[in-house]
Amino acid sequence: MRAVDGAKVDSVSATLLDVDEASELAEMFRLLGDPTRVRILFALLEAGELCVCDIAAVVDTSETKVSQAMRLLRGSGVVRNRRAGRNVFYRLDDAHVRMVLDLSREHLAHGREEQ
Amino acid sequence: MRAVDGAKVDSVSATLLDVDEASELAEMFRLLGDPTRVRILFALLEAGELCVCDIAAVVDTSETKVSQAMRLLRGSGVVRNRRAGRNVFYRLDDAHVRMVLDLSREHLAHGREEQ
DNA sequence: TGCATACCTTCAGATATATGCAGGAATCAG
DNA sequence: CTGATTCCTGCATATATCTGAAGGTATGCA
Repeated sequence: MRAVDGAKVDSVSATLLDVDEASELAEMFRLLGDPTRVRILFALLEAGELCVCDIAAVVDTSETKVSQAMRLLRGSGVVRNRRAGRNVFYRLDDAHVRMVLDLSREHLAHGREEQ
Repeated sequence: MRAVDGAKVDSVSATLLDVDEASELAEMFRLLGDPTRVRILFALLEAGELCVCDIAAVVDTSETKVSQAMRLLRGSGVVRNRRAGRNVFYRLDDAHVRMVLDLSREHLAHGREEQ
C-alpha cells in the first residue's frame, strides 16, 4: 500500500477535483447513461423544443417512459419545460450537457479514427 | 397520441441516432456516472499513467474499489493496462472519453456562465 | 523455499434504478 | 357538465449496481 511514485501521487492529488465536484459531474453523466434518455436529449438538441407526445413519437417509446425520463432530467436542470395548453414542451437547459452531446455527435459522425 | 408538430417529428426522426448508437454512447456515459470512477479517470487524465495502489492513494479509497472500477473500465476499452513486475499501470485508452473529460474540466474551471 | 506485496476475482447483501400499470390532475371541445 | 386528450405520479416488481469480505494468483525478495 506504499506509493510507487510518490511525487506523481502528490502532484495529481493536488490538482484532482474534489469529491463534490466529482459527484456533480457523475450525476450528470449518470443521466446520460441510458439509451432512451440519450435519444431524447439528441432529439431535443436537434429539434430545439418538443412536447412529450412528439418526443415519444420520435424516440418510439411510451409517453409514460418519456414522462419518467423528463422528470429525472427536469429535476437535475438538464431540461426546461413550458406548458402551452394541453402540451408541455421541453428544451435543453444545460450548456455542459449540450456541449457533451455536440462532441459526441461529432465523434459518431467522424467514425473512430483515433489516437 | 397524435403528433403536435408532424413535420418536425419526421425531420428529427430522420436524423436521430439509432438505438445501437445510443446504447453505445449510453454505455460510455454510464461508466462516467460514478464519483469514484470520475475521480480515477481525471487522475489518469492528469497523470498519464498510474498503478492501482497509486490510484487508490490519489483518490483516497480502497484498492478493492479501484480494482473493481478498473475491471469495468478495462472491459469497455476506456483504459488500457500494462504490467510491470508487481504493479499494473493503467492509462486512458479512449479518445472520446478523454475529450469529454477535457471538456468537463474546462467547464468546471470556468465556473458556470452559460447559454 | 518461505514470505510479503500488489492485484484480481468471486460471492452475498444492501441499495438504487427501470419499467409497466393504474389512476389522477389539468386543459379543451361540445 | 361530459368526455377526450395530454401529461404526471404512485406503486409494485424485476433488474442492475455498489460495496466489502474473503480468498486466490503472480511477482519479487531473502
